[in-house]
Amino acid sequence: MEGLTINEAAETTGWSPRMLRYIESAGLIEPARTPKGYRIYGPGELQRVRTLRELLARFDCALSDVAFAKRHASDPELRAALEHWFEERPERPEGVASGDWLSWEQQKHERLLAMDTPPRLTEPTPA
Amino acid sequence: MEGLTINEAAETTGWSPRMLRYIESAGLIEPARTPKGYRIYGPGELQRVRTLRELLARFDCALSDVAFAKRHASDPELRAALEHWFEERPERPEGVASGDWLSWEQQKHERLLAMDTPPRLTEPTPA
DNA sequence: CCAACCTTGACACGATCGTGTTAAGCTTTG
DNA sequence: CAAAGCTTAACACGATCGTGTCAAGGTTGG
Repeated sequence: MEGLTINEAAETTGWSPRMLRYIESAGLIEPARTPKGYRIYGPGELQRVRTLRELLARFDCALSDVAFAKRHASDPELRAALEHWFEERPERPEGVASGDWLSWEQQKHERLLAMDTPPRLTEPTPA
Repeated sequence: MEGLTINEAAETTGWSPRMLRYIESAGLIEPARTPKGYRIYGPGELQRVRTLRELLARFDCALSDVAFAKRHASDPELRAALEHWFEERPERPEGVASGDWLSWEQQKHERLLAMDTPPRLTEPTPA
């Protein structure tokens, strides 16, 4: 015996077997498998599952939030895009007159984020 | 006139007025207000709202995900806890015998994460 | 071989998300 | 002042999340 089966793991972690499978399907833990496909929870998985429970409770967040945080942690593109979006000052820098604010700070992202969006065909808004 | 009203902003951004308010309620943008409480969308807000749309589409994620990412970005405790949880090796380090794996790597988090959880009163599991 | 356990898949159901719509009440403006 | 626009609050409704339960079938072990 190399670890706990799913029902045993459920017992010691407080999650239901159903939930352990669900958590796995969310990509948060991948227990090893026996040759025939039975899940085997080692001490590492057990610990992760327990702390996951505390994480959710302590910060009152959803399982899907943690799943997204994982994406965020492992996808540099996503991280960069989000970071960039957040650090956008919502204030206007004083220097803009009431007239030309339509074009202020416009192109900065139109290249950064929309690089792969199709060139808008509708609404060319010609002079 | 210092900026666009909510309906005008909706027109130029593609969101519905309803959605602009919802996005605001999610804490993602806070347009300025007139003395009487009317929302005023400046160029910064408009840009943020547009790029938000592209963000969601490009990475196929939910609004609540971005809201959580904001929490993640501004709450160091949350960030630390998540980071720590992720970098947990799921593998066992070879050296553990089949017998004592019950206590291996156990206390590391029990102090780190559970510092403020009440001492379990139920199930003392006495010998 | 039979009971106990595992696996995947599905149905169910309350809670929350994302969104539209509508009502009741101010504000702005022609 | 009346029409048009804004604000908050609420109801509604499909979609997804989190969770339990149950069915049909493979595996394990006395």
